Amino acid sequence: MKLFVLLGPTAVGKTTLSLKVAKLLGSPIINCDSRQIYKDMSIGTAAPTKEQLNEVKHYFVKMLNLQDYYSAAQYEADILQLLNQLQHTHNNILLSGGSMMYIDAICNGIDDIPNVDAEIRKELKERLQTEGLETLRHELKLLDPEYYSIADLKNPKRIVHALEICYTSGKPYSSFRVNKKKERPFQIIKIGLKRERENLFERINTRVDMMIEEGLVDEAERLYPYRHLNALNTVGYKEIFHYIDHSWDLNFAIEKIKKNTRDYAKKQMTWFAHDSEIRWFSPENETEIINFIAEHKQTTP
RNA sequence: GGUGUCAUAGCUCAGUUGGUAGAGCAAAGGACUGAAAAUCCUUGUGUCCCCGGUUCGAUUCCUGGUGACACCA
Repeated sequence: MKLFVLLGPTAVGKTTLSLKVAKLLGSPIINCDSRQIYKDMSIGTAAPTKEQLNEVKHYFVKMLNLQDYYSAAQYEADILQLLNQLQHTHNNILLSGGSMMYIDAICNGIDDIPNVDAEIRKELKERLQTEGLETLRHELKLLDPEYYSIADLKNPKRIVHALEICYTSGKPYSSFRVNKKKERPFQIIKIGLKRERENLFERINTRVDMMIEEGLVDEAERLYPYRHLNALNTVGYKEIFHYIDHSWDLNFAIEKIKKNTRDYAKKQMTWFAHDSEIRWFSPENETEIINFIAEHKQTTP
């Protein structure tokens, strides 16, 4: 079995192309977008449309409830299990999306780190509020000097998570970070989509305007009661929430969505740039992609 | 045509009592191991509109020019 991974920055044109590639491969599409995986966020995440979902079988789209806890590690486990099933009926399978860490989890694996105890997570979150980062940082220095020496010390999430693991497991966080690439029982072929930056940014800007026309504000209004959930700490929603609670006017919120989406796209490109396994294509150049797929797809089981 | 105000970073503007300048926005670079569309870090040389004058020294003061805006004819 071969796994084709279609990746690239947001708004580059993955969804449209994924349908064609899936048909070529005789494969369903497994979503690799950390927000399209949730229900009720269709417009703001540019999720595949009903028609697109009917055209090709999709997995992991609009699957989770907003309040469901999820993680890259869980995604890794879920997808590996799914692939294990699908390999009996498919020679080629398509994974499509732009969530860097999720892609990484599938291709390289994530270290085996214990699940964080919910109580401990809650407690540390509160302690960050009341005692501040400096105290927690000091604590980490004592509990896990090795990680402390390489940690991003200004990043609360990193410090808190390391402590969570220390307290949950009773061992230093660094003892779990073996950083070993996991072997996969299938070959991985990464297809990256790339556009000129100016072109990509234009697409982002017009896509945001389209989302507004399609009713992003209404969608956000429906989700407003859930705004504190992680699923909704998402570009496109967090800005509209500021409009809904009157702290921003609509135009400002829209401009912010565009800006934050552009920043996100840049972040994705930075991440992907380090991956030498990616074979890059222009989405305009479909024949080249089609030829590449035809050349590389597995024909016999 | 006259009078006045303005001309500084891609944009909007501060500022320099004369010692060659800095904010916001935009933009750029980077990190990333169980919340990742998250979270965090870094980056400002620009003919200070142009010609000339005063001065040790002008983006700053003065003459003239050009352009924009406002008001008066």
